[in-house]
Amino acid sequence: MPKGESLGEFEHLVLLAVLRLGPDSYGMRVRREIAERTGRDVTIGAVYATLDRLAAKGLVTSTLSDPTPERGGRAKRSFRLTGAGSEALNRAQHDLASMVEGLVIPDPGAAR
Amino acid sequence: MPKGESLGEFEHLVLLAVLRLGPDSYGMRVRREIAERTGRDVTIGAVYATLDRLAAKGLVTSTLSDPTPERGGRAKRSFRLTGAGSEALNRAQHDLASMVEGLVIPDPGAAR
DNA sequence: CATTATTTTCTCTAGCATGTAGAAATCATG
DNA sequence: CATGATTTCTACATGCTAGAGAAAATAATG
Repeated sequence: MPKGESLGEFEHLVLLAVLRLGPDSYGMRVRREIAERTGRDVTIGAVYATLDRLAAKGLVTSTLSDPTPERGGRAKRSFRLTGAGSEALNRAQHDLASMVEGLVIPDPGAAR
Repeated sequence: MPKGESLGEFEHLVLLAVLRLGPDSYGMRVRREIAERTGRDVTIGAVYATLDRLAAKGLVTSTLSDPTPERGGRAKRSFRLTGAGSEALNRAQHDLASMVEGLVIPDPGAAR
């Protein structure tokens, strides 16, 4: 009966990044994390749009931190997973795991 | 650099269902499989719309089978994963696994 | 046998949610 | 003032959802 209950695929990745990065999760950092781990060419606009939507759904909260003393070190907006965020993540992981359970995804490179 | 390369979240589930069901994968059956495994209330329209999109992207092919001799046993349109479909699945699984690797998703039910 | 019911499956369409892209604005330091 | 890191805005493309309705088969009935 999922109405607004289920995560989009990019939302899923972003939420995982926020969880992983902990206190160090802010837009640019999230972008880099996903780019490095998945090899995708993630645009910053996509990340913020998604973070905003997650915040609107109550799956993350954001707080403005103090500027850091480096070149271009302006204040960062850092994000944190909420309880509802964990729940959403758990559901998403569970749903996928249920569907994958016991499956072997064929390697299209192997002899057919 | 994923342009049309990445799977939506429901596309991911549907593709997994098609792989799992093999020769027995057609609309209603796919719907039931996802509903039972994930507990979601999947509508049939969503399934067909998604299967059509996957077909348009070349990730599945469809063939019309013969009617079966049961009440309401009209011809089914059955779907099959293509090589590109396997690749897409592998990518999706890999991307998620990379993001999840070593992570423990907190249980929001536990004492906070 | 002809007609109507029922069952299973598939098709269509419209509206909302998510994802993508790039340019511009902020706020810090050199 | 120049430069660097970050965030904001905005418009459009793609994916998701819902529900009603059309087909194609067998079953039931008079």
